[in-house]
Amino acid sequence: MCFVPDVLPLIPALKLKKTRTNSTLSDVAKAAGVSPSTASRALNGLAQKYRISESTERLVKQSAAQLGFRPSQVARSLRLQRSGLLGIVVPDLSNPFFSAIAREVTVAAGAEGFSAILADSDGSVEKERKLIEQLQARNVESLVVCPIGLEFDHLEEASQRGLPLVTVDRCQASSSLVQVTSDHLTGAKLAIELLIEQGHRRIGVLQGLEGTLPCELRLQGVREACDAAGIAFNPKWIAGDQFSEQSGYRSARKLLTESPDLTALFAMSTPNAFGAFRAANELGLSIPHDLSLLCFDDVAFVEFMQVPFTTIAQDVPELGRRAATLVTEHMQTGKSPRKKMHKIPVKLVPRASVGKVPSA
Amino acid sequence: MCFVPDVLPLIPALKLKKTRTNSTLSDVAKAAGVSPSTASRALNGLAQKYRISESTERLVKQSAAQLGFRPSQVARSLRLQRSGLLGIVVPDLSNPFFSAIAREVTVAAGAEGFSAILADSDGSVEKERKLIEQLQARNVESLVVCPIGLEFDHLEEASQRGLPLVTVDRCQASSSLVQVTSDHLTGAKLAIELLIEQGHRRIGVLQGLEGTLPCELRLQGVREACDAAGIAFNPKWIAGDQFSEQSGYRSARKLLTESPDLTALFAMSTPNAFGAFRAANELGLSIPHDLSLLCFDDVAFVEFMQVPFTTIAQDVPELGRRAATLVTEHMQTGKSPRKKMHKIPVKLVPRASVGKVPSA
DNA sequence: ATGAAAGCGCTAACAA
DNA sequence: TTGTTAGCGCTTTCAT
Repeated sequence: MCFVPDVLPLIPALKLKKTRTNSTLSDVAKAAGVSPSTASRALNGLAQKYRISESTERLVKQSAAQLGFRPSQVARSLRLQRSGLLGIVVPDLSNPFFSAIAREVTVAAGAEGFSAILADSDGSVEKERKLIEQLQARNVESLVVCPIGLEFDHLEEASQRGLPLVTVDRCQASSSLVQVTSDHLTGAKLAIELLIEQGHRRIGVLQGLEGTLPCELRLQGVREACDAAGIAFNPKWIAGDQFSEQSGYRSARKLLTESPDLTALFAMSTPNAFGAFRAANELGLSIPHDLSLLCFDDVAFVEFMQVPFTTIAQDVPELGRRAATLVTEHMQTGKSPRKKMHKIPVKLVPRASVGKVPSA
Repeated sequence: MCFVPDVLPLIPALKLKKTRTNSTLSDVAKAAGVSPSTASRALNGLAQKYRISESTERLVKQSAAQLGFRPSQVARSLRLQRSGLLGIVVPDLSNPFFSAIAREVTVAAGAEGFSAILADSDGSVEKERKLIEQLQARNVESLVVCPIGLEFDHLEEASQRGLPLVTVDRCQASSSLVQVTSDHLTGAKLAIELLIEQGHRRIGVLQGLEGTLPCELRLQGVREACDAAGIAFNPKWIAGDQFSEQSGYRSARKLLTESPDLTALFAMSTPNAFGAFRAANELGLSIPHDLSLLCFDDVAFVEFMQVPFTTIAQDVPELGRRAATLVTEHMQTGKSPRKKMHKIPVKLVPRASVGKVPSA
């Protein structure tokens, strides 16, 4: 069990600042010469229900406007036991993939009257745990998390407690969690099928964080596609350990050096592909002439690239939107969605980085 | 004055869900056989100060752990009159420039014990106003906003109320607001000086949202650099109305068509430059051979571009960090920073998109 | 048609 | 060394 002061190194208590700057409901009530309850009802559109006289209602609203009254959500939350807050946790907000998801969720949540607390786990499970704790302490009503993807106990636990929670992208195979992720298996198959169709037989794979579902499923897709085509796939052609540019670079260099007969590379992320591109350049291999390159994730502004990448494009906005819909529905209906695993279709976008196999 | 139900279409009151899932402080106190105050003190590390016996302290902490106690920040906020919340407003979270800023602020705030509520104004002043209202209603303790940049009254007002607030990027010339922005004037001068040095005399400018300070300062920089070099600058060479790709495309087409003798284009944003690049392509102009192109804002993965852009690079992380520092200091010291305008240096990054003037 | 009062969960005077 | 009490600002039951 976590420990309290640990969880929230919350701000030093400070001296209570007595500087009330906002007027309160009772100020409004006083100004209007009514009781706080009446003021509350008038301002919350319950005038009808409580048969508050029109004049009173107007009076209250006027006073509120005059005083610049802005109801305290904190007090409201405490009373109502609803914070109107939703938490988002991503591993890296500066990654366009995650910021796009964050954006969709934020906007969708806003449309339902929720505000989003955004947290960046910086790729660390430890931070992720802490953040999830913090967000729960802040009484978020639901959580959208793009997990690091290797440990899920803390997420399961939160979900078990009844907190509406959905994971996006790096999901888990066997889990009762509600999950939204792309159809990685099909995506990888499409990729490999294209390469095979172009005559490639020896295909290297630049993988991302090993053990994560996207990574595993894509590997499986690669194997299945090869099997289906009766092509032998050599496990030695797999390298890499992160979805990062560096990992792509290092593993591409490794593969291209150790197995110079590879004619194509399948990268699991755009950064991986960028790294591979750099490595290929350094090794004097031109794309797609000497080497074909294909990656998961689409990329913006391809048309300005030296060699536009052929990609398996994920529907990123849809990932975000779906996640938002799922949590809001959970909150509204009070029960967890039936369907746990939501697979979002991907599509192959052919561009210049894939060509026929050199010697063919 | 804004109106209440308008401001926060807060969640339908719902029936109070009685499903207490978290144990409360008094549960802990009861379990430990002490009073809530003692429990509170023990858990908040005030045992020393209040000379609480070690055994009691341990007992309380144990009970808390056993019950999985997680203190309600909502209640705490209400009592302490501090929410531990900071608001961030950006015009477009899917724009890497803004998501980078959001990230820096989030992280920096987190380090100080604050959580960040993120809001996306979607380029609309109206939404920006609403969001600022909402955030204030949520009792955020401070606000970092990347404004649309044409209207500031709502920001001024919030700031006047004593809310620590800093604006980033699209600032305002005459304003008491605390502002963090790049050194646009110098940046534009550097850009134009480079072009002039390369022999360019007729330089088109693709501007962003007119009336915003970055836009105006950059125009001024252009003029000053031309003046200094004794070169006539023709206002007809200015076009554009947004920091978007579309605006860049349209205005580049316009300029290149109406003034075919232009030999260089200075774009005010990366998207503007992308648009210009597309337009140039369509018009059969090759860069930098027929036309030089230079833009504000650096861009990721330039090395993979057909023609890597020469840019005036902003120090985006620093913009975010500085903003975060300023608001946290304001909160801690209780007084607004002395220095209002914070100019962050930029630097010229020469790459392939700028060349000598064709005929020279 | 309106008010009084209780209480959401917590902290901090003030008492003991 | 610990407990009692009041109250942060709001909503809502119950009373009138």
